[in-house]
Amino acid sequence: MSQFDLQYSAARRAVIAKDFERLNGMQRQAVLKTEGPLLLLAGAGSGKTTVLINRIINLLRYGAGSDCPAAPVWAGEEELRLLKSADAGELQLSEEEKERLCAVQPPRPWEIIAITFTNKAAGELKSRLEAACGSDGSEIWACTFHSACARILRRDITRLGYGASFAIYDEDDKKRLISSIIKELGYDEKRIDPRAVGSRISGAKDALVGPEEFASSGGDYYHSVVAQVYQVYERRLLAANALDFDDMIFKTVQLLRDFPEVREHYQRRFKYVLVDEYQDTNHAQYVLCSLLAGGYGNLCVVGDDDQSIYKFRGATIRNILEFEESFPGAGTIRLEQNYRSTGNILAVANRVISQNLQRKGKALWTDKPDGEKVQLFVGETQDEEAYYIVKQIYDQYSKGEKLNNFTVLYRNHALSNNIEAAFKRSRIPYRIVAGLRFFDRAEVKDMLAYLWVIHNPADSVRLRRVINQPARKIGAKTVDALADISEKHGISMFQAAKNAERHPELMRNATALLSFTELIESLSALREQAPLIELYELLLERSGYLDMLRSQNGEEAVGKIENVMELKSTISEYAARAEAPTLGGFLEEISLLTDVDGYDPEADAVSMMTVHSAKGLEFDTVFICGAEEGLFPSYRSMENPEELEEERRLCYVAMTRAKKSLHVTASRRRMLYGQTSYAKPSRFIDEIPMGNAEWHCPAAPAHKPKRETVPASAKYVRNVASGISVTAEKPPADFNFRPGQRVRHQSFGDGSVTAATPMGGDFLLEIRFDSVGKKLMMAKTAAQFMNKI
DNA sequence: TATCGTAGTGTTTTT
DNA sequence: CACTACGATA
Repeated sequence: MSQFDLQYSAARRAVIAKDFERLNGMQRQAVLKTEGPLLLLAGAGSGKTTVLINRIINLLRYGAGSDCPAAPVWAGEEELRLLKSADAGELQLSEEEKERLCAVQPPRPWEIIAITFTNKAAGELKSRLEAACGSDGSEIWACTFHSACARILRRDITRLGYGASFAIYDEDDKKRLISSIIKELGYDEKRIDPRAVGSRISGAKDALVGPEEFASSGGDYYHSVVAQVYQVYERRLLAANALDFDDMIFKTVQLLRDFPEVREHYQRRFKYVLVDEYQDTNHAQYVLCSLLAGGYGNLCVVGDDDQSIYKFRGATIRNILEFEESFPGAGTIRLEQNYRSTGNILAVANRVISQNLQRKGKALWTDKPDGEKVQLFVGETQDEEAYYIVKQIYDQYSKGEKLNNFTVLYRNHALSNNIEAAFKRSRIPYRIVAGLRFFDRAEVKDMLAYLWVIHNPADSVRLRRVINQPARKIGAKTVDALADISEKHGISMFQAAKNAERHPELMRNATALLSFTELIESLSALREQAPLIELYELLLERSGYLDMLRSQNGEEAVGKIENVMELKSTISEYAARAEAPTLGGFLEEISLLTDVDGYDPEADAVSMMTVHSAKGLEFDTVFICGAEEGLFPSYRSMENPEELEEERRLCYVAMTRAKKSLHVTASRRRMLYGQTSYAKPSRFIDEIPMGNAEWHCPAAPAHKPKRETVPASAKYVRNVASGISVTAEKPPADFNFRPGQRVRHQSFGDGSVTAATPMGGDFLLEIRFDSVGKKLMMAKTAAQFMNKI
């Protein structure tokens, strides 16, 4: 008997069926064409996530089926009916017949993989699937490219000579490593920019070109320099047992391509492969998808060529444009009905994007009313522009509109400044998405680097970061000596430090080096027995890092302590959530984590972000500011028609974020980078059809809202997206600990508070525990694990 | 070895 | 303007 009858209650099935019925004809087709390659061209706001979810649910329930468009009878329905009757004894079936009927059985949840780009999208997919199909939902691989690769690599990467507990290097680690290699090879860092070299290497990896092939692919002097760096870079990564982000895809492809057992394992497993945001895939990701789907050939990709905005990161729109050639027999379904924006907004966006030549061509339509016209405004100065935005928001706000329905989008971060200033002056709560991320802060990175070294002492990049932080008298020349020895003897820098006494050049620092390696090793030994959180606390104390912060004064140091403590709550949150928490698991999770993941759409504030980070979001009212030649489109793209088309797509993405109201603003004069410059309004404004838009006359003097217009309690939050916000969720009622208070902690037992220092609306507590001694913790966090007694 | 001053630089950045 | 990265100093 088929699975799903046992697993799905009648009520749940009714809900699922109703969901399906709400879909339009095209969406239904997209859900039902389950077999073979399928390209789903899903325009902005066309409900593609809903389609993806319905598709998976449909698969789980009915499996492979007819391609019948808008079929009222779902695939497998007939087979199911027969099986049911047989089960009820109404019908006699031979074993053979039963088998044939059962062959139409749906795939198991773990035979489906849905790949996205962001953690946020993956998380959303996962939770919606779980809501719809319970435990089945959680067995589906709904993950990002990188987390899928991490899973595959952990299992089999030893075949490529790496250890299973490899580290993941972020952009910063990568840059450090490349800089040090450039220096080592004797090149002038001013002439050879590490970032440029890094992106050339990225490009090679995206194209699945290894160091040797890259070197032999010839070229000019610069190419040969990059080739040299690339070779050493690869060697260093291997020695440190580390992968960068590009490697995660590259190595997975290698694994699948070069090892038939591995390939077959996954090709047998994944009967259905779904890929979201396909327009943003690069060549390596394309190959990865085709390898994963290579068994059954059921590859469904969803994307919108008009929203491809990551070409500069290696994404190639060709993956979409040439999908039908790459996968013969592929079907294409267009989802062109837009459920998000009003008629005017859509008309404007359509017209602008229609100027692009490189596109599949598709016209979004809506049955929504035209709504208000798109508002255009050009101020004399940036302040005028900012106050236009402020006034618009203020007017709506006083009519009862909520602030989180507004967003201000700009092409680059530098533009946020004057808008931010205007919001501050007008007391409008705002938040800036992105900027400096929590995990990018120096002190947080330091602590993470320590954890990485504890996890994997061979990790030389992280080792360099912390070996003299706090100062341990291990200066640059000692570190260089370590690097030399490690290179010469083929051992890690950590090993070299351990053997300090054997190397004359290290003799003078042997004591310092040994005490460092002992610190790491003692902590590493501890990680087997002690909970993660305890390991972290010991690290804070024993490394002397916390003491170093404490000895500094000023607000900056307080903030640093807070951040280091915040990382602690991140760890405890992980430990509480994970089934089997490990140091490696934690590190992997956060290295694949980014800032937009922390974006909270509920908070009542106007959000501000770059157009890039707005992808996938929607708002009632959108302001696109800085619409000037040289800014948007950016001056760097203006000579190159292809790059200009990418700018236009960016503009399209920005416009299609708006549901009800869209404003495009510019300024004739602008103070940027300390200089005043003049620019014409963007060509994208010229491309807007005036039948759907109107100019806003800047004649009236800029209006300043009164001070008391917005609740005084509203806070200005910069960098709200500061990683995982666990503590913000539930500050416990009672965190008001005083010195002398007896407390009982979940893991440290009983103790007394010896000091409580106020710190940013919280307290830094010093507690002397009866059994484990003195600990420092932030009160709000601690209160979750601790009671007064 | 740490700190201070200055010279240089300045799209976008899912992981 | 604001930030970083490096070199000259104590």
